[in-house]
Formats: sequence, C-alpha cells, structure tokens
Amino acid sequence: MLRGSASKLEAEPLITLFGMSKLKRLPAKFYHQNTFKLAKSLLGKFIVRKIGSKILIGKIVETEAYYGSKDLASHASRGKTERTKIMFGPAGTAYIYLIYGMYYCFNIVTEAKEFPAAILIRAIQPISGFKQAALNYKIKTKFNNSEFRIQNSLTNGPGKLCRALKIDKKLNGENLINSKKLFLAENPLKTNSSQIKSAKRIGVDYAGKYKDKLWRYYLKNSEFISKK
DNA sequence: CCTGGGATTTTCT
DNA sequence: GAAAATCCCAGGA
Repeated sequence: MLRGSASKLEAEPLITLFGMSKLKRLPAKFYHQNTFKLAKSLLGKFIVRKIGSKILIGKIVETEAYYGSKDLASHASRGKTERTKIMFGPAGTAYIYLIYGMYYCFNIVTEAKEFPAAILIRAIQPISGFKQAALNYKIKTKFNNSEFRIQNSLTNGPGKLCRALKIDKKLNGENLINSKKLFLAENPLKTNSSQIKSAKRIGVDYAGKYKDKLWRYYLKNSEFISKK
C-alpha cells in the first residue's frame, strides 16, 4: 500500500477522505470538559493549520495532561509567570513554548480561568498537505530515502509535529475557537475508548510522585505515536 | 536491543 | 548558572 504514488502524504480530496465537504471546527463547548476527559476526547480529532493558501491537516494520536499547580511536572507548579500566564487563561487557547532551546511544544489550555491546566499534543498522523514537510525532512536527515520511515517519523513527537506544522512562539495565545491559522476540527469517525491506552508521561522524571501519573493517552493501534 | 551525550536558548533561581 | 513537557546519532551488547 505504500508503493507507487499512493503515498500517505499525498493530499486526498477531503470529500473522499472524510465524507464531508467542509471541516467542522470544534466549538468552545468542546474545550469546557474536565482536562483528563478532554485529553482523551482529543484523540482522533484533526488539527488544522493554515499557512497562506496552504492547509495542513493531522489527526491527533497522542496527548498528555498537565493539571493544576500541584502537578510538579507542570510549568504552572511554580506559579504564574510571564511564560505560564497563558495556562491560567481561558480554555481553548494555544500555549506554545520553546523546549531545550530548539523545539516548540503545542498545548491546549483547559479548565476555568486561574486554574492552570493544559494538554500537550505529543503526536499526530499526517493526513493532508505534508508532502513539503516530508521533503524538507528528507533533506535534513540521512534516512536512505525510506518513504515509510519518513512518513512515520515526521510528526511522532511534540517537537517534531510543531516543526512540520510550522507552529512557533508567534502562535502562543492563539484562540483555537476563532483562529484562521490554527484550530481543531471534528472527525466524523468516532474514537472508541477501547482504542485508548493510558501511560506515564514522558520526560518528567523530576516530578516526584507526579512522574508516575498515567496522564498520557494514545491510540494503541496507531503507527504515529511517539512511544508505546 | 539499550545507554549516553550534544545541540541550542529561554526561563527561572 | 542550571535545567528544561526533545530529538538525533553514535557506540556497545
């Protein structure tokens, strides 16, 4: 199925892909769910990124919840600062920060104002518009031109998906409920809870008892997650 | 298969 | 000045 021109990264008409002619943006109400429920509800939904006349669409396959100021893994555990003030803002806002000096991470703010919480998008499945991103990636790496390896390596991590979607600090604070550049959309195919697996969050070994919380969620049959 | 280190810069102490 | 919600690659088993 990966042979010939039938690349997974080829844009298919949305009509044949989803059985719908228009992407249906997720409304404000969607974001007003408990953070953990929402982190699971996000699995299967689409991220839509518009850059000029180009459009990139990815399916969310892995998320991670950061909940409250007691969560030692959360940036908000040290209070409201210039960086973290977004997390204390309204649900449905993008929280984007630079990590390790080189990568951006994309989060969705949740919960009521003044309660700091967010969901990190850890991995997506490229659906449409990623051909150029794949070409860029091919140039930058030494993968012996293995299409399969590249397709599965383009967005399987929080830093990588931001690179592929061209998400950076300029989109910090973007309102996903009305933004034209970055928003989420419904997937007519419902995700069943039996497809979801919970796991420990990644890269938070410093977080005391919070390091073992099973606040990472992923679609267990997806080839596009960052880690099993 | 696994482990360890380097890249690179903002943020907070 | 140290650490960081990461990624990539080299080296050893």
